[in-house]
Amino acid sequence: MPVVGSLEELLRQRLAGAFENVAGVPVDPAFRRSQHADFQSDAALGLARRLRANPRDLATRIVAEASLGDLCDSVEVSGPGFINLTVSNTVLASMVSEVSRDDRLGVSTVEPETVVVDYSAPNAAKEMHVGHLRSTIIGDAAVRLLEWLGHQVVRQNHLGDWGTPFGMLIEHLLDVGETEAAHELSVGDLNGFYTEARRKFDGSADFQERSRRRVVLLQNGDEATLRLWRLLVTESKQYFMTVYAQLEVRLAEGDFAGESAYNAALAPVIDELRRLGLLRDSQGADCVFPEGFTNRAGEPLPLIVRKRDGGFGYATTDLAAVRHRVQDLKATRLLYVVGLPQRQHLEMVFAVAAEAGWLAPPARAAHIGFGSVLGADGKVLRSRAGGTIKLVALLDEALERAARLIAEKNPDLDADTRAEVARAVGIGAVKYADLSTDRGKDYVFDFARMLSFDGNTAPYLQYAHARIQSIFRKGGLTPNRDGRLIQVTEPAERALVIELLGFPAVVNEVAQTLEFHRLAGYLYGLSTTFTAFYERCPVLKAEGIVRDSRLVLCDLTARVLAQGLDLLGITAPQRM
RNA sequence: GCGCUCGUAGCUCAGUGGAUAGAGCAGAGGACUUCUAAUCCUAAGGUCGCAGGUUCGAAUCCUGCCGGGCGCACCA
Repeated sequence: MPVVGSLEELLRQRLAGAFENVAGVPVDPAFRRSQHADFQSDAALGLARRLRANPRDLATRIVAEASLGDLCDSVEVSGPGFINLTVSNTVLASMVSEVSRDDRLGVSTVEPETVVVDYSAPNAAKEMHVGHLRSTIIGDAAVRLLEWLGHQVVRQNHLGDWGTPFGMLIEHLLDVGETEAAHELSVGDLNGFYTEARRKFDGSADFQERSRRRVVLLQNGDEATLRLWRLLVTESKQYFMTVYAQLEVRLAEGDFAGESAYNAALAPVIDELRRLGLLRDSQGADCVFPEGFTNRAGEPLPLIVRKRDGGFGYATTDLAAVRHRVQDLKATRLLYVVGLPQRQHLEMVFAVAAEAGWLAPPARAAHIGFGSVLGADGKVLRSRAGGTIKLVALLDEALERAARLIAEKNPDLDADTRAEVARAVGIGAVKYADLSTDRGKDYVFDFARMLSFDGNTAPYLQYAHARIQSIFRKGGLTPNRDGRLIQVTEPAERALVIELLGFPAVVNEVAQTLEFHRLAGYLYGLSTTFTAFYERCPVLKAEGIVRDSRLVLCDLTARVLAQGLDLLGITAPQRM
């Protein structure tokens, strides 16, 4: 009996053995799903050139060498030298039976590694906007996936809680009064607070001067100033927690690791860089010039670690964070879920950290970058007034629209269920729209499309899941998960089984690449394949082993959908 | 100017050097006494920005060009 899980992996291994026997060296079988058969390998074509052999002859020899008879009904050489595999229904049935009794749906746990995920990173006393939305959603999915695979995941919410803007913000706080300021911040009017402070700063030389003096007091640890600063930060954190609760992400209070947390480490970072001989003075600033970066004049590009005025910049904080994460948190994989515009900056930080020896194998860092959220006009999403859009306003509208849809489509649901479903659908739609396209590209934000029940959307996947639950409700049945042998005969059944067996491969791939649209695409494919099965293969009306088999397939599909959606941070309701 | 990145159907997007480039939406035509029609089926829709090159084979790799976005010294 084959190992639980990857049918694809099993076939790949068998073929790889045959390739190696024929070629004399290891060959990647270039194995994949195909429209011409269940699976296809086209590696014989490439190999033929290297061996100066006829590709069809070579493929025929490989097929003869591979022992696939116990797995496949047919193994054919086709076209110029493709090897097409059709898996036997018996094997499909026994493999899917095995998976159906596995809590992990065929996905193995991994050798655990400590992974730091840096994501969300709002700024204290400043509203969260769509940029934070992407970072938060993608980061949360990364955390869920890596944790589910068995990794030790440390969440780091790099809150912007330090720097020159706080002089201005504290002075503004004093102007409006502590009580009033705390109220504004706790109800989430961060935009109002920040923009008013900004307006005064830009418009009044006197206010600017007060702000500058306040920054100095803050940096020198003046207790009265620190108290006011803490008030700003604490109230902001409270507000961010309400946003995270609405988003249903796993960020907790203890995950805030603000910039200020690294203050004490900044001077030592500089000292160490100096000791290592990496520091150079440039125009009065302390800089590191990592290998391979140039500015617009073609000169070496500096990472400024201490400004001319003696202050530290964000680069120093980022370096201190790398050091802390590797040395104190013992992480070997650092993930930065940060927008693509910061790519060069992060690459420079990683390069300097590597040159300083803070980031050495097996530890490594990766920028999990993402593009912008665009409006219907194809430009970066902005409010009518041209300002940034509040994240909560976006979520509120998604919830409202979802609630309206649910009320209209399924008026029979009681009020509590309806509210619950509206949450799952509304928030799920926003998250899924973000995670279902290539994160490296920009995407167009469109409520109507993301909330549609057709196409590659959260509601479509959730609906497929809810329909399955409905079958079990209607039949008064509980799923059977004893791994009993089932039967696979209909084309729609075998298509569904092949799809179900592909879950482990996509999960493992996404754990490496953090390209969640591949998981989303898989789940969408599973849903459409299931729906085809649902249309053609009656379940409750079937009898005997056919009915039992279909029930197992339904249950397994529902579990893979729910698990896959959960990895994306999305809830699959029992009914819709 | 240099660097990064994107350009695929009217629209929104997939596409790992392999056979005839795929979905969804919109538009056209069809299917509900049925396990949820919130669905499904059918047909239509493409010079894969342009031009070269590498290859048995290129949307995919390389070069150039055109067009969009972003970055390039003390904000984060």
